[in-house]
Amino acid sequence: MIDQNIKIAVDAIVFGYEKGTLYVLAVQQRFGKLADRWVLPGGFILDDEPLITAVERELKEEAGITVNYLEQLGTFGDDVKRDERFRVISVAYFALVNPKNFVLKADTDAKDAKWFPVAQVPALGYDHNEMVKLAHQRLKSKLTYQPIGFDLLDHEFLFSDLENLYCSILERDIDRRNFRKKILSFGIVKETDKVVKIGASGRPGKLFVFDKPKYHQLLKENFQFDIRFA
Amino acid sequence: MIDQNIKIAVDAIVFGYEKGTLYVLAVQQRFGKLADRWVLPGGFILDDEPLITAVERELKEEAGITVNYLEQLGTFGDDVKRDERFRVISVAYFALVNPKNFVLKADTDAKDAKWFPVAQVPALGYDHNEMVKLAHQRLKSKLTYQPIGFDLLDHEFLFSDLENLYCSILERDIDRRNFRKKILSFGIVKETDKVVKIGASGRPGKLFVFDKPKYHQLLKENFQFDIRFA
DNA sequence: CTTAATTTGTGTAAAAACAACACAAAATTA
DNA sequence: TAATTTTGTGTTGTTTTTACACAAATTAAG
Repeated sequence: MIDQNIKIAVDAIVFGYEKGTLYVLAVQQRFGKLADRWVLPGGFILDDEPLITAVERELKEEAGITVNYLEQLGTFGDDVKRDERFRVISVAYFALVNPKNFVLKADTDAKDAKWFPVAQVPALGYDHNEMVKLAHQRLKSKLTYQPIGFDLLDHEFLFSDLENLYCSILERDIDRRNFRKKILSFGIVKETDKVVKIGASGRPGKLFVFDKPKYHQLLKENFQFDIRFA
Repeated sequence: MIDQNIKIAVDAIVFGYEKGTLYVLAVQQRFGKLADRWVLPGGFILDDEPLITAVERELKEEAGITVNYLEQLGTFGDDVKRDERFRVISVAYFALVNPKNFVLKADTDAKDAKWFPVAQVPALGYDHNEMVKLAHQRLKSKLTYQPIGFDLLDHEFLFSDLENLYCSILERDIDRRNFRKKILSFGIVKETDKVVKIGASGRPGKLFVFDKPKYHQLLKENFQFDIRFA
């Protein structure tokens, strides 16, 4: 009766941000038809394993990382030629991580794991460049209506870090005063009393933290995070 | 090596709108464990068939309809118990249709096909109520930032039709003057010179059409459709 | 130790968008 | 011919957004 010869995989587009540059994680395949090729971390799911668990497992195995944010991006099913023996349908997940928190280590299946600046991602195997492109768009649009930027930063950050993150990912200029005013008006970013100088010179700045519980509380009261400015 | 016992299906959440009510399409299963149960239209995909083609085929087969709008909603993969013989992962699609354009007819696999008001969808088989819920949220939010409402209406419509559609789907009051002003300011809705009276009484209204080419042209110039008002 | 350079931090005013609101016109029904 | 229903239209006050510049705290260089 039902005679499908299709296998299911998951793949992850993991973004990391550091000093004004957005990176994507790729791994170098150790085995198979595409040995030595760079691809997104991912792999086949187990029969009794939830999709999201499969992604987390693969990220752990192939790169040694745990993500801050993870959501389903979409399913890419028409990659009929991925493997000669069967069609592969892949469920892609979109993830955010703070690269500082991890040392990449290629473990089981992967020969190597590496951060590529999004602007310089090489030709990946399968349809993975397409996934990266879609994920990149998702990141850009989501940044404007969900406070996910914090998942790319340190727990404590300078306001300028946040501002630069928005500037560089959205690729536009932001008015510092208006940006700060708007973010602070939401009340989901708290000022700590720590003051630090991070760069070489210049006036030291206060550290801020994202108040996640407050955000979730506001959500219940119909709060809408929204950053769209000139 | 890869020994998966999983099958892939697609399911569709098809919305239709008529006279202030939003409907979802369900079909009654003819065979299998859930014979006679209402479920979303859908089914297993063929080995060499793109996902979206599978959805279109199933909609044709099970209900005799062709949709106006179709996009991937998400993949529901943890429904391990759907079938006893294997796990089923289902890729759900979100679709819009104008119910007037079709007479529902249950063809191949389905015993019956029927529109249910979203507020009165019965307990469906599998995890289909969850899919409907997610699709409903998607419809509501998408209505505010993409001009998809037109896919639920006739080609030519009264302004009041459009307004009522927004009112009833978003479940809030809309100021007629502000709504009209805003929509017309986009320049994507053209007035025809036809005038009709549709209801029993009242002043006849002009018919309007959605100018899709104009919309796509504006998109290239960075236009942002956006309806968020009190 | 003084000056230049760098980065943080802050307020105001003009412009644009949004919200609130009421009545006349064209038709049907009683 | 009066009552009812539905379409169609502008203005004003309020809120939000944009544009914009200079002082304060530090480091680096002379």
